[in-house]
Amino acid sequence: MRTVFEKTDAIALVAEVFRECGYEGASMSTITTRTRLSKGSLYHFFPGGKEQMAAEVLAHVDAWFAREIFEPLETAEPRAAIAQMWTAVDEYFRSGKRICLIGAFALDETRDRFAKPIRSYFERWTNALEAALTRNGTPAGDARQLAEDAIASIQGALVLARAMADETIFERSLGRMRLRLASHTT
Amino acid sequence: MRTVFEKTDAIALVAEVFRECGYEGASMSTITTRTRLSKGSLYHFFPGGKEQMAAEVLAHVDAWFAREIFEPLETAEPRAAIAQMWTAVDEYFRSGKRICLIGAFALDETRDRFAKPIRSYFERWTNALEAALTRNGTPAGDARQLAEDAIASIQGALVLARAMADETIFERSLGRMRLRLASHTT
DNA sequence: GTCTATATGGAGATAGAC
DNA sequence: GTCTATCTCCATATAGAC
Repeated sequence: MRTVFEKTDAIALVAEVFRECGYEGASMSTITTRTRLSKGSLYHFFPGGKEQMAAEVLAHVDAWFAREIFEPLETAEPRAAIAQMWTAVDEYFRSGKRICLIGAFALDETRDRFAKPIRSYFERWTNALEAALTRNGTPAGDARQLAEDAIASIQGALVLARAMADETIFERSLGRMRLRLASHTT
Repeated sequence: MRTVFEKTDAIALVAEVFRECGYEGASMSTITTRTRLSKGSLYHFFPGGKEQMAAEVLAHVDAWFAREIFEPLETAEPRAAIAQMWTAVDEYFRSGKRICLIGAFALDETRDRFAKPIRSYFERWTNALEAALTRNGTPAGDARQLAEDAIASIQGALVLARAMADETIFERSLGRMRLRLASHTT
């Protein structure tokens, strides 16, 4: 039974496997099952094997965030861009049921393999949020710290939500952070 | 060459391997190398193999936190206990160079294998911090949220610090959170 | 309680038919 | 571009000598 017809479709499915299992925990047979593609097909799409898959998955995730979050923060009207960020984050992580693959990769040795894309994802996000806050009137010193706090809060809330198996944690954490950002930008 | 003489010593070394590589990424041969124990010795200490090792490592980490952080928060004078928490956290995670093994396990499928200890670690920490804040005069509604925020901030800061390979992030994040807790407990 | 040697399965990866 | 068959290697785990 063929289910996936294009590489792009495969990437989205592979991304979910890496997200759920981690880089080391995601085996070729799991990926085979979940994509309904044979190893032959997978290696046709990704001659570099698992490492190439992960690299393309990271690029795919980064592209989504760039489009939905980073670019608005960098160029759009700051208040609207920040509101859009919270909407996009909530949608993307599905109330904490989904984790941040790039954050998870950062925690173990996988980070060394993909250091550059991992680093640039978080740096661009932090810089973009800082810039939006600054454009919106937040004092320069506060803006950097608030940006770091917001992104760390998101990552930490994902850990807690999964650890306690409680979705409400993510929602509540997001709500608080949203208010803190807003209260510093008036 | 024998280096490890007691199981306790082995557990601490094994913990570092899991911390650096994750559960799936930590192979028996890595563990063999790092503990300088042969597979025979390791299986003598841990007949249940890798899964038992991880379970004992989780218990070991939990015991450290219970002694240094949870029990003081639960029973000691709250202001001193909170101060002790920040000291212990900073020492334990070594400015973000070390990650939280229990938090990392929570992010992938490893969580399902060790759901109970992972959950109880974070629940006890959150409850203990909430209780200390309450005893110290923080309004009940705020205490819960501040406790969740503080623990999520720590976890998130560890992710960011590693992702950006920047130790200062962890220190700064800890400093901000410490101030936020203090400002709500006066 | 430590070790070496070994069993067995599944890992990532390749070849080549269709 | 998809598949099956196959390769090699390393994973976890065991047996049994010392």
